[in-house]
Amino acid sequence: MSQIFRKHIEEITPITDSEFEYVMSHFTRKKLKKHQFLVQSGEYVKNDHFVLNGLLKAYYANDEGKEHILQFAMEDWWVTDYQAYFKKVEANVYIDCLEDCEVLCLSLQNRDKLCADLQKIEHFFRVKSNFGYVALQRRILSLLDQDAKGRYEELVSLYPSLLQRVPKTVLASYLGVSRETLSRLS
Amino acid sequence: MSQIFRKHIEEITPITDSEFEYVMSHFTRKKLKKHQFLVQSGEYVKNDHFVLNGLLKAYYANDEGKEHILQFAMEDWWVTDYQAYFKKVEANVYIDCLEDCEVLCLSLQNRDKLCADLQKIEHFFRVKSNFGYVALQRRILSLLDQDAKGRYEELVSLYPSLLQRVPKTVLASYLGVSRETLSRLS
DNA sequence: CGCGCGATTGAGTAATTTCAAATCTAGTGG
DNA sequence: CCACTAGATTTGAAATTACTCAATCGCGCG
Repeated sequence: MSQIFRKHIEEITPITDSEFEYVMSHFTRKKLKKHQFLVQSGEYVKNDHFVLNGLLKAYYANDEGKEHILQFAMEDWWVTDYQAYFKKVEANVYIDCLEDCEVLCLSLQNRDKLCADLQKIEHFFRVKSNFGYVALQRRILSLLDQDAKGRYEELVSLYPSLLQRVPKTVLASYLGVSRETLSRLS
Repeated sequence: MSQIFRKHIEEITPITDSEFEYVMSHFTRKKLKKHQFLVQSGEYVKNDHFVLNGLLKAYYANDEGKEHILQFAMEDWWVTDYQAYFKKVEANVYIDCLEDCEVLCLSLQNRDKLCADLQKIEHFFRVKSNFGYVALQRRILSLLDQDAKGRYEELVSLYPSLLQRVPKTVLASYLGVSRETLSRLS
């Protein structure tokens, strides 16, 4: 099972058996059922999470109770409230399991320790973060440049499996349109 | 002048004189006049850029000739087309000087070399990238949750100097609204 | 003075939202 | 197997918001 994780690291940097074992010793494993929360707004956020299987949504709920999805997370993805995690402030998002999930948890302390001990791991996280930054820029461009239909098509072409796994209502709140508008597209 | 840059690094990690000198030897300095381009769509992007002074905009121009600003960059900020830079593909944005500028240029090769040689620097870039990721998430949330007025107020409260330095037309294309709509706010 | 750029204003149009109701679907318990 | 229910999706119609296109205004500078 954690071979998934090893493969994930080795897409960026090779790693020996003993190094991998050392890395793994800094993670804890956690199982969650559908509808359980990994993070709740107002809490402090101890861990970053690598998704072994399942699907989650990270969303912000505004004063009127409207939800805006910041990111999905499925197999191979990382998810937490990064603002809260890195800056040690209270979370302002919820992270909710859309399916039963299994994740690997990494505290900030252990992350920093791993990065200090193994430059490979610091390199890994640097490269990951760079790619994440690029992905967010693409999403911003999509929000600025495309209409609802264009954004929807971009999303399903990037992540076709989402269409099978989540209700359209949820996609709408990722795309920034009402569910009625999304329903009327095409 | 490069003291600005040293201070910038030391906000993340302390660094010795000789280390700093070594780091600096991997950068080149470049001056640009207002209206000059640092990056143009279609080119390959050799360098990331640290802004010593001046102000730039990085924008995407779509088929209808509409501009969407991906980011501004002023003193202390980094800017390039990160997708093009990291993935070695052609740029799809323009980066344009809104004022006379002076920047420090870092090629990907030199960046990787510095990171490999000095773990401090790899750490620096990891932390920077993490913070950048958080900032982009905040902007996405702003685009999803706030209306034009809310986004405008958030922008001017975060970067009040922008208001003095760039025409409102340009702010509008950062915020994702027409200049007429922005003009009608308040 | 007059040019050019940016900001503003007006009017009509297009897109999206909201609210409401109807329909569809999958899962549950009898 | 069927009826029922909750959630999801669709549809309609009115209201809102933002956009486009066009004209005007204001100001700094050669």
